[in-house]
Amino acid sequence: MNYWLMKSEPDVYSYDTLVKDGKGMWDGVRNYTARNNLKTMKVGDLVLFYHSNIGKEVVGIATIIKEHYPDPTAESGDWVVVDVAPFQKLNKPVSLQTIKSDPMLTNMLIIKQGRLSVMPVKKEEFDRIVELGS
DNA sequence: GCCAACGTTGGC
DNA sequence: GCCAACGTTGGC
Repeated sequence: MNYWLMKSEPDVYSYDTLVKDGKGMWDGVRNYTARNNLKTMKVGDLVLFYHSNIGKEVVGIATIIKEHYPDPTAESGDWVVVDVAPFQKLNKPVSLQTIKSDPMLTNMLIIKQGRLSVMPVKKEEFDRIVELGS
């Protein structure tokens, strides 16, 4: 079981939209590091769903329901998508500011590598976010 | 709207 | 293969 964090701008695709739809295809990734992370994901992995730009907070948890397959929105190149479903909405969102100020979370890639949209998260970090959001 | 960070592109 | 220029992301 692995843990991840994925970013989405909520006015493009929010966690609530994912809940409403029941499931979603995570398309549009055009970064090699993020793509390689998508390829590593397994069914059942848990994902922190982060709202970038608007909100700047982790709002819920999603789970992988289908492993990587070719991105139908890519005109060329080796790009992939995964399918995700909502798993658990956080009672209270965990803001970027909270993450930055929590001693247990200061090594998270979301702080160190601000532009990466799909990144691995350690189990301790995942558990800590869930704790802060409950 | 600005700008820092950083990934990508292209000339050499 | 190096590196300068450029483009994009995302926080502020």
